[in-house]
Amino acid sequence: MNIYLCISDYLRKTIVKAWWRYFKQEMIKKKKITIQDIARELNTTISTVSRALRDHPRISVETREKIKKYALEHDYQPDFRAASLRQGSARTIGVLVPRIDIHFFARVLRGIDEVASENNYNVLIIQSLDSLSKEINLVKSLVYGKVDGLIASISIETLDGEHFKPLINKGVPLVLFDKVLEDVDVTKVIIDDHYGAYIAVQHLINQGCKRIGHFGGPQYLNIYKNRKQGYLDALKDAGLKIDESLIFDDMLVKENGYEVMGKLHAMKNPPDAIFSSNDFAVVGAIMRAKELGVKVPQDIAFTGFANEPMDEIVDPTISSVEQNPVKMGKEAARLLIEQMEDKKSAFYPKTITLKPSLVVRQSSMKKSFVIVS
Amino acid sequence: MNIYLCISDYLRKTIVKAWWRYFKQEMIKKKKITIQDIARELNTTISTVSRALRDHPRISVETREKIKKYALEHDYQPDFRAASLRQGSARTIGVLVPRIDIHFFARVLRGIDEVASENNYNVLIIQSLDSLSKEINLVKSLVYGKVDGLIASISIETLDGEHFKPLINKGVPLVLFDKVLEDVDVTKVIIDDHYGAYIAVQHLINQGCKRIGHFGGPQYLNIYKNRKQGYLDALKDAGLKIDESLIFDDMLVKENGYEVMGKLHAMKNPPDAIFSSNDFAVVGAIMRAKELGVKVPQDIAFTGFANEPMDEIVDPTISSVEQNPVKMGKEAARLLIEQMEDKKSAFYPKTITLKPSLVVRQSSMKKSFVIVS
DNA sequence: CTTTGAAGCGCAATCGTTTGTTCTGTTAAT
DNA sequence: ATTAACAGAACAAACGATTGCGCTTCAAAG
Repeated sequence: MNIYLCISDYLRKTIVKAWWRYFKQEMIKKKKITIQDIARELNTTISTVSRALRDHPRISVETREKIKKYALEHDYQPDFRAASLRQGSARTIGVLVPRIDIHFFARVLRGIDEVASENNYNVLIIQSLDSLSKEINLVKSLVYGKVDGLIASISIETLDGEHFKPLINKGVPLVLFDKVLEDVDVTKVIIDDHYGAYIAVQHLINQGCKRIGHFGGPQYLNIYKNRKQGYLDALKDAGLKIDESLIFDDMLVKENGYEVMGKLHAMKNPPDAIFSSNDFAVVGAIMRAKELGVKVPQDIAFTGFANEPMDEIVDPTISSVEQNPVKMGKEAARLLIEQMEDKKSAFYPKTITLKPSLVVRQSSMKKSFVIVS
Repeated sequence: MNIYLCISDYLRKTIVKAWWRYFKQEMIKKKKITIQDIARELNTTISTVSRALRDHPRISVETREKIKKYALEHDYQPDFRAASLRQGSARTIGVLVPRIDIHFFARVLRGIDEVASENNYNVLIIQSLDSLSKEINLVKSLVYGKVDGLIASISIETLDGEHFKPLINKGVPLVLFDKVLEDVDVTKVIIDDHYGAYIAVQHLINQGCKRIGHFGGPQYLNIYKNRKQGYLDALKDAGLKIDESLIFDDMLVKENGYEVMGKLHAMKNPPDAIFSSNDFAVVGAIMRAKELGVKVPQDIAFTGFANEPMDEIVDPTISSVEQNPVKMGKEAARLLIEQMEDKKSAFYPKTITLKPSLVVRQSSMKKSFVIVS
């Protein structure tokens, strides 16, 4: 019995020892390699290794090559945190958007990405999912190490810019785009919503429409307010009278359009065109129009806003205002980078306004062969 | 003249001095505040401050409160890099996707985001834009400091997983989803494409279709190969014979569907249904069908794959296979987190397969009131 | 009166880099 | 022969946090 125990004990110890040795080896193999490891292995110091890897001229070519070779063979990558902590810059720009699956934002991100890559910046994408509290938390956690600057489009819930104030005070470069806030004094990139709406309505007028209605968005958001104003001004300038009963706010989704189209059809004097501040309401309205036997664009023409991809997929295809989001992204990134690299000197916030353009499709083509843009 | 100069010189100096003082103050105000600043200001040490902010029990409540109050008032936020460098973990999971504006990926990201938030992880989103070289660079730069683990769907250009090998060797947790690689031995989350195709085709058969064609994708990608196989097996199991002339590969965009629909219509024995591996080709085909006076679904029924948002916007609405991307994201995040927190123990890669489901809409509803799912 | 213990806080090492400065040789100039 | 100049490499101090350990102080226990 005793002997058995001894053997078993001995075996156990041996096994444990062997396993431990194996485990340790595995761990060492799996451990991330640092410049210290390289220095130790090559009998030199970390400063030499660091300099060699960054092609410092004071390190001889042979030492450089030797170190680089070792680093390559062992898949060395510098630790981002350590480097950026020391250097004081992470070469990263953060982008905060409500949601990435909205086509507009995805394209803005493309623009940002392009300019950032050109300038050797990384892009960190964050979505607020249109929740203010999430936005606040993200803004807080993003800065202080993660990014050197922020490009943001505020969520639909956001009414003031209090949570941006600390950034501004701390001198973190900030650029707002699309939905912006009046009360934060930073660089902004916006599109001329008024102009976009104006040309869209002008186009409808040119197509011969006389009673033009409007699907608007929440009026506390500037973009929708401005679009509505553009609509009103276009009517006024054309000498058309404004009929309040043809104006509907908060028409953000398909269902709204579907429902209101029913109401319009029931009117004794229905509109012959609708300018909508977004494309989804148009889709719903057209759907209902088809059901009711109302012809688009013959009986009622539509022009939307945003130029969503579906606009050329649905039947009839939908005319819409193109916002040039890629350009917007590029512009925002360019301004942010300019601001980041100019940090020491005084920086004056500016506002860039981009002109949208009109894409004419079937939903508004009453007169064929007449193209307005 | 001399006097003038003197005065001007004096003035200049005074102004410069005042400006400099102001500038310095501004800079100090704008400087990011650190734990050391707090310690100095409150006559204590950084360790106490650090502990107080993290609610360490060994710090008295009053000290804690005092420090927290000061921190709050001065918008203190810990430097992410320093903290994570010291702690060895960034509590961040990286997500690499081909493109974020593809609805499927956007929804996967939603799932990931949700699980990550629940577990106090940040999410870092990166898109490869379907470029292999960009993917390789991103993978390299992401790891080593920025993220503790990676969830990735490879780009369409990616044929092997060489660039993932270093991560695996270094013990970085990795989960692949959607498009995966056979040659990398890691945890994977995929959907059962074969099953999805099978039930889609089965549904068409139940609707009374006898000659069912197929729009496929590039056959070197597993997802498309498997979908095609599911189609073939469903036909075989139903005793229907396979007609190679009804099978088209590389049908990824609208235009492909538009063109092929023309060919189909010109056949003397055209198909009465199409199972497509994606929804865009269906949209194009339906467009052409309308032009040719072919009725959908009466003359030809369609079932797509991916359940794109446009499926319920177009007319007729399109039946499609739903891949449950949100669930996929959640699963992937869950597995990754499990792997990250279990790092010390041995971890065995596993593959999770999710079952897709069929969403039946107008494009395949030959018999009304018969619902198959 | 000494010992024990715990509460409350400070000291200093550490994470992995970068980078200004210093040290050691070697060679050229005085 | 002495110095200056220089390349090449090492030393060491940051960057801003976290954290094991050690030092006080004071009260209760022995």
